[in-house]
Amino acid sequence: MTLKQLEAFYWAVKLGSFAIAAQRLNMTQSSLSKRIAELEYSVGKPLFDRSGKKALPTEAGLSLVEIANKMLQLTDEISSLGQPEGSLTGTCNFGASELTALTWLPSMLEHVGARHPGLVVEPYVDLATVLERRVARGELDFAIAPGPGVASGISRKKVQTVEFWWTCAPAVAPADNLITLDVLRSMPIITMTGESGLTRAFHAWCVLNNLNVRHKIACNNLMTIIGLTIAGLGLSYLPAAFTKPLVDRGLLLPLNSDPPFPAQDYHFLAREDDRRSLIAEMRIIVQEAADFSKPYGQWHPLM
Amino acid sequence: MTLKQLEAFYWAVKLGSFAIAAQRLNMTQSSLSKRIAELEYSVGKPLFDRSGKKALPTEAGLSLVEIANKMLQLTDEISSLGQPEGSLTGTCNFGASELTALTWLPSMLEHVGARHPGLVVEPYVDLATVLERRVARGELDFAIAPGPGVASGISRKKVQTVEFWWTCAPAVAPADNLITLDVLRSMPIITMTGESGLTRAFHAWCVLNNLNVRHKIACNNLMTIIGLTIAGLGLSYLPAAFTKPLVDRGLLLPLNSDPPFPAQDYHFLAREDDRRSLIAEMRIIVQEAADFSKPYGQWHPLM
DNA sequence: ACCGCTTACGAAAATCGTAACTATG
DNA sequence: CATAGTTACGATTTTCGTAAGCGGT
Repeated sequence: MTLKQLEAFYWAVKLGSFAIAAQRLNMTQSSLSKRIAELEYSVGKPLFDRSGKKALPTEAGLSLVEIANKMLQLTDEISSLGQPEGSLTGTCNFGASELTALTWLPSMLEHVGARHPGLVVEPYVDLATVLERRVARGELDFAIAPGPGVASGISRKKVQTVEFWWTCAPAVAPADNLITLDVLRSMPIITMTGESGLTRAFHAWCVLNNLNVRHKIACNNLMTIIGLTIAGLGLSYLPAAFTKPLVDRGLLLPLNSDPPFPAQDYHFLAREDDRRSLIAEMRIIVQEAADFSKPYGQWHPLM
Repeated sequence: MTLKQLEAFYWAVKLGSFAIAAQRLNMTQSSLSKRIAELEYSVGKPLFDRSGKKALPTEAGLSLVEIANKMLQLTDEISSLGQPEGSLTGTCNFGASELTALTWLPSMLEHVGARHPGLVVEPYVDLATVLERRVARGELDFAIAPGPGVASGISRKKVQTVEFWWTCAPAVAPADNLITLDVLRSMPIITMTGESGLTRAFHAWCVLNNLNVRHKIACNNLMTIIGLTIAGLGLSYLPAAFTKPLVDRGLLLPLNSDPPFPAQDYHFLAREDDRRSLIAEMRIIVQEAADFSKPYGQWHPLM
């Protein structure tokens, strides 16, 4: 019996899937499967009921997962021994929206590195609904994403409000730089794909304005959308502070609309049942580091 | 960090020596040393102060040993999962005097195997003082040995009283089969070596009788002493019930002495600070199985 | 010089990933 | 037929013991 086996088993139960657990532990499903098989052999009893499609823990498995949990907590305690007081160790898997990643993520990681030198961080960038789902499943420890989200069992805390504006390339600007229903119907709209929190907000805005739009272009990458907008391929709603440099350089034109595109609240998402101090500490650091309006030092992806 | 490393480290601290810990874990000192070095690397701090001759645990080492202890308890808990309720698992290292080993040890191991099929037992046969020292050091979980012993920090519980008699070969029997001071001075005495509990008792008996004997023959093996006695090489004090078959066959002659050689109390020895349920359970089994007077089933080494 | 621990090194074993396989819904 | 997990197998890595090295008493 090894700690690796117990760790694999613990996550397999916690995440309810061998494949996802393997992903969480940076290994292949095959290896994880074998580790669990070894553990079952050494315990002498099957730990999973494999009759169905999903592997469900047996009674013995449920007893073991309690012990494995204690065991893994002790390993955390051990790795904290070599660290300054109150410092976290281990690995933190978290999610971030692209805007987060491109603005204050470096600042946040600097904070984390300074306070918790023993902590390994693995940021994962994706769209809000993906992040939310992965947090709900336990694949991510927490995430920062726009919108309150919909999943249950998730605790949310607002991090910051981000202003958005409608933009397009100056060459294709509508009359008076004003967005009307006609404009929205006549020009393609470039949005993120449906899994994005912004797109979710956009749909709400459309409903609010009795608008029935057909996106002409949907992309899962914010920087790409900015590029497409600059190229004059359509309208898009973009974070104001983040894209201001492009406006200043005359590459983008902010437009007026009535009502304006609503500001978006970005949230810190974590599982309600996750009481680890890691989560509490990270929430604090996020609060301190979060600033969507400033570039990180001299670096800005758009400058 | 692995469980093996933690186990090695735990025993190295507990036994105060790498070499002894390695022996306890059935591996070489070299491997144990490397395991501990790996553990130190993964913790990031030295766990032992190696400046002196003995490796003393550092402060970090002392913190870790607490956690390692909890961890190993949890592994015990896990291995009990696959076992019937109240059943012990793991390995039990214990000591037994030769007489114990040759009489009721098989019976005891039968009991252990029936009640605790998951327990690995490693009996170690040696003389009383050796057993006592190894119990005191923690190398053995417990031991069954004659005499109360002298070491401190050891809990003792009487198991059984064993009757002894003086014997010799019929051919060399003294007048009236009686042991007198003259006889003791004129005939060689065959005893176990000084580390035996019986020899310790013999010395006490000599002091009691104002006797100044010089052993002619001292051997560390009971069966050998019996053989030497039968060969007529001298007197010896032997366990009565155990050697009765030889008396019945006319190979040995019991002698009278005044005072008689005192009966010996055999004790269950364990460390006072060892509160494991293993010890309590083994003490019970020993009490039940202990019977120095009966052969094991059809088998008797002297029949 | 001995004792206690470490280092060097080669043989043996465990681990891991790719890919093929099996079973379930 | 797509998904979830297992098995086969070869390459790499790890582990372990023998034997030599090293420092302290």
